[in-house]
Amino acid sequence: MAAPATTQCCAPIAREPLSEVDAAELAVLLKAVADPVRLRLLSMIGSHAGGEACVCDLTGVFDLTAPTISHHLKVLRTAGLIDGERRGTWVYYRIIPEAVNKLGALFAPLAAPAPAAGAVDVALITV
Amino acid sequence: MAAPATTQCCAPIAREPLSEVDAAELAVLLKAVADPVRLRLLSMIGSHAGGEACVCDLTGVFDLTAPTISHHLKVLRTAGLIDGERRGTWVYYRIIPEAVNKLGALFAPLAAPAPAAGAVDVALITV
DNA sequence: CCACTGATTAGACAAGCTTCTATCCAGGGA
DNA sequence: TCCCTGGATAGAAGCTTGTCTAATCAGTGG
Repeated sequence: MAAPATTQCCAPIAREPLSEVDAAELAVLLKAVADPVRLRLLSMIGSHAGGEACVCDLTGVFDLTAPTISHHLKVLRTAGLIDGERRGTWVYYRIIPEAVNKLGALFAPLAAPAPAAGAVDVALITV
Repeated sequence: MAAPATTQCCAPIAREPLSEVDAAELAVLLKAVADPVRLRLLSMIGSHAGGEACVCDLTGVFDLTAPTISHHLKVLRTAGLIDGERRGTWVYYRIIPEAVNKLGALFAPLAAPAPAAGAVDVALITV
């Protein structure tokens, strides 16, 4: 954080070279979201009322079988982007904001200058 | 920009469901960066002095052959994340900031409240 | 004109990913 | 208890991706 802003692009990823291990860890996270279906699933879960969505709300939207949706949800969960919980007959998923923030911090034009609530620490990008 | 902050996660991806076409386009961009080698290439290009890097500076860093590096650079270029230019014997690549900003806008905790220079329009995420 | 260096293209192959069908586990109600 | 529904797991088929070797293109200099 020593060097002041230069004239080049200001996203963290373009400020200093990523280490080999950091790149590997971030790639795992990015691979999880680098799919149209999973991108929409993530988006639907996050924007659903209450911040959580039942699997039964998700399966009908796609032209895909239930096991396929289940597979994609597992990929997102394994990557640490969402978390699931069974309540009675149904299973509900919700976003884990910290994981999404890691990606935001990587590509953001600048670390969020927001004052307090939900401020993203630049240290996040070092995972 | 109308809706005020709600109580749920504030990243654009978690505010409203992504359309099928938007998800497909963003997935192309994300697939391009969802690889450890390409992530490091992007980072090295962006952080290099002058905002551009010669291919000859990149090939030596990895335990990969030149054609493989060339392949990864082509993937990044095809996705619109970098642009290359030949000057004499060497080829130089530089980051296209707008493309990186699209990703930042997707996952950022909030649209960059930065005043002028390089401000990211939320409209970018609708691509 | 020829040779040399930097970089890309072409083609091949192994590994991984997405999707399916078939099967199994967990809860709720008659 | 038995069955029915919501959801996950297992295994296989087909396509995509990452990497290599071999060959080609672009400039520079003798």
